[in-house]
Amino acid sequence: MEGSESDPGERRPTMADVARRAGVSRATVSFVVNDTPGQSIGMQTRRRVLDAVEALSYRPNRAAQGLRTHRSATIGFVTHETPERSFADPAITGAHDVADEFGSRLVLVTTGRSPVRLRAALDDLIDRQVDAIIVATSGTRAITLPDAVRSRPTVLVNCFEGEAGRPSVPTLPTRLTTLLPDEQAGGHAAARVALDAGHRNFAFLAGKADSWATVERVAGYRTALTAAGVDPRRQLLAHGRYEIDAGHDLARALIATRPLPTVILCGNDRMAVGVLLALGQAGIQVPDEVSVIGYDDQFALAASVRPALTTVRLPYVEMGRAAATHLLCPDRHLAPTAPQWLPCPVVVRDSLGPPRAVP
Amino acid sequence: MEGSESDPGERRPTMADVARRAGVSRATVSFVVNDTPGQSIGMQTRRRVLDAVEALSYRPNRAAQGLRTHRSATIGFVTHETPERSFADPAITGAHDVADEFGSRLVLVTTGRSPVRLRAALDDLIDRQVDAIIVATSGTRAITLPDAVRSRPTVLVNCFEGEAGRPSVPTLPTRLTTLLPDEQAGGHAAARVALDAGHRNFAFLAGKADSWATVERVAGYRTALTAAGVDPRRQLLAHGRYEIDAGHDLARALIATRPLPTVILCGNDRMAVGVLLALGQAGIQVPDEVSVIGYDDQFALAASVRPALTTVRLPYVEMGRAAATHLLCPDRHLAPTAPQWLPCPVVVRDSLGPPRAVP
DNA sequence: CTGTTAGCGCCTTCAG
DNA sequence: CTGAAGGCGCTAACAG
Repeated sequence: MEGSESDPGERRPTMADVARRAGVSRATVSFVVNDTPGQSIGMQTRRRVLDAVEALSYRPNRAAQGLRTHRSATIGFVTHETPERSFADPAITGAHDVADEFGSRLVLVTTGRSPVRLRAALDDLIDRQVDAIIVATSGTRAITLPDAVRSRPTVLVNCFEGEAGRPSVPTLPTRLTTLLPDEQAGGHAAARVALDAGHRNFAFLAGKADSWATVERVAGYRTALTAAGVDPRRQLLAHGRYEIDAGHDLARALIATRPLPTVILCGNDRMAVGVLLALGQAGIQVPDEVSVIGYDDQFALAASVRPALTTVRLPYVEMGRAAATHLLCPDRHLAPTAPQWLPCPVVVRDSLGPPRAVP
Repeated sequence: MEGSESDPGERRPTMADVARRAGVSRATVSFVVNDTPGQSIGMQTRRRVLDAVEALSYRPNRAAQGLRTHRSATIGFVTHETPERSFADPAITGAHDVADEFGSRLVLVTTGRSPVRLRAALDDLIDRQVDAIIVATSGTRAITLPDAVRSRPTVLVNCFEGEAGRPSVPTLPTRLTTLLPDEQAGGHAAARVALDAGHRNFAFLAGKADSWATVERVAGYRTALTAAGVDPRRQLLAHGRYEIDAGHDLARALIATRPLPTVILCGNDRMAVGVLLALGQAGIQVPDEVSVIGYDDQFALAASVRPALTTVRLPYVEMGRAAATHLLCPDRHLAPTAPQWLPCPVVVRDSLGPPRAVP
């Protein structure tokens, strides 16, 4: 053993240092530092330990803790997405904030949608002893998970297992939870708010026809129209990429073949911005001549655009929070097998008005 | 019961297991698994070890490695930003990709711009033995770092130490590197490309007057104008938030007080979108009647808007990459003391045309 | 109620 | 070229 305090401040103080200074054993230090339940420590001993901790500014070494406890106060957050859209920002924010409250940290990985990289990422995260795993996608999508994931509690955010179509519901209890936005209800709500405003004349400039979200939203939209006595088959439905330019193109095509509908539903807010741009460039006033409804409630976009977009909110932050809460709250460890559907509430802003008086 | 079979059979194989199966010592396993330099292992022994690794699907435990080596193959990425803008997405993407190549992972934290939380975050990251730290902000800004950060190699992305104004240049060598976009050159370039197109009649709808980026960009813009014989004081300069609605408001005010300039420079792309919207709604064609120039080259916005924005690219992805490269590349560890300025190249698209013929 | 004693899984001198 | 031994810093079982 080397002469105790001869090191010139370089070495980080260890639990042994604290124990020595407080005149107790290392175990005792551990007990008071961690408030170990079932161990009552005398007031004076506790004081001495705490003072020593303070004096040395001792902080426990997480790697050593991890080695011992097999846990790491860490959640692996995997974004299974293309490089361009690499991270699911709002979901990360939600998960981060909850994790932070629990003293856990997020370790981030992106996979570029490659199954090989997904597998590698999960293996690596498990090597790092993450306590739990969140797998998220930007667009709702079916994914296939490597088996590695079964070794940790896992939440799927915005994606689901199962080849296509609807998520598969495992029959056996599992440590896998699925969190999905209720897009069908969202599509329904968007149509509903337009119907309520008096619209009977729709165009739906939807996203890519093969995207799960699109299919769901259109289904909900159709149901709402039908229920209101409006035949969805007589309304205009077109598809495009979920981007501004696609919305712009679609809107221009729509404008070219007047008469216009009284309301345009858009696949998402970016498409709606394209629509707004095209409408403006064609001299058509929103919402006086035609109303526009978006989808997503995208940050720094939907509320900020002029006129501000009436839209349907995708609860990404909430999904991130829910995922982390589920993983970190001890009383929630009874994993439900069926997917949990999160609501997509309508947000009413200026781009929706009553239909213009028919001439 | 620690160690007993509460875990149903699925104990992870350890190095000892591999050693036993291969009939060698643990050290030998370590040597071949890590290709330890200066240790030559016989071909047949190596084969036996590798086979055992394969057979048991052995993977080293990172926590144990970390305890032993005091490293963690991990970079702490701190976004010192408000909750809404919690993550610096493109910079994270850049840093992630480089880290991934080096087998390192990013641990993410946001601080909500609170110095207290920044301090806590850094302390925690150090407890977790991160090998290095990246501190990033969304808007370029001066920050004050807690001393804790001196214990690791650190890169500041988009922020700098020093009370205000220009970043302070430490006189002593330091482990702190600063990466900043050359906003002044960016502002210059934006003005320059407009001047080259023939414009002499400007409006600059800039961001908040107290933001560092704004000050820099305006300075560069002024220099370019002056150099071209255009008096910047006779051009219109207005300030607003870096959001779509602010651009919209500013543009409406501009339109109300004709005559219009021939080109409108915007504080960023979001403001430019607001300008585009306002112009469209006023029946003014871009770029035929007036040209618009953005800033940022924001993903899914600048290139996608119609007309597509001529803009100045903020090299956030590159800055993230540069930060991680600097931290991970052994041959780059000679930290420069002065900030490194990254170029902001002009991206020419449709929203810039020649000035309209003066009547 | 406190202290002693083993390891957690790995890396790294140091002998052989 | 290979194996034995010690310890990184901490926690959990078991005495005292």
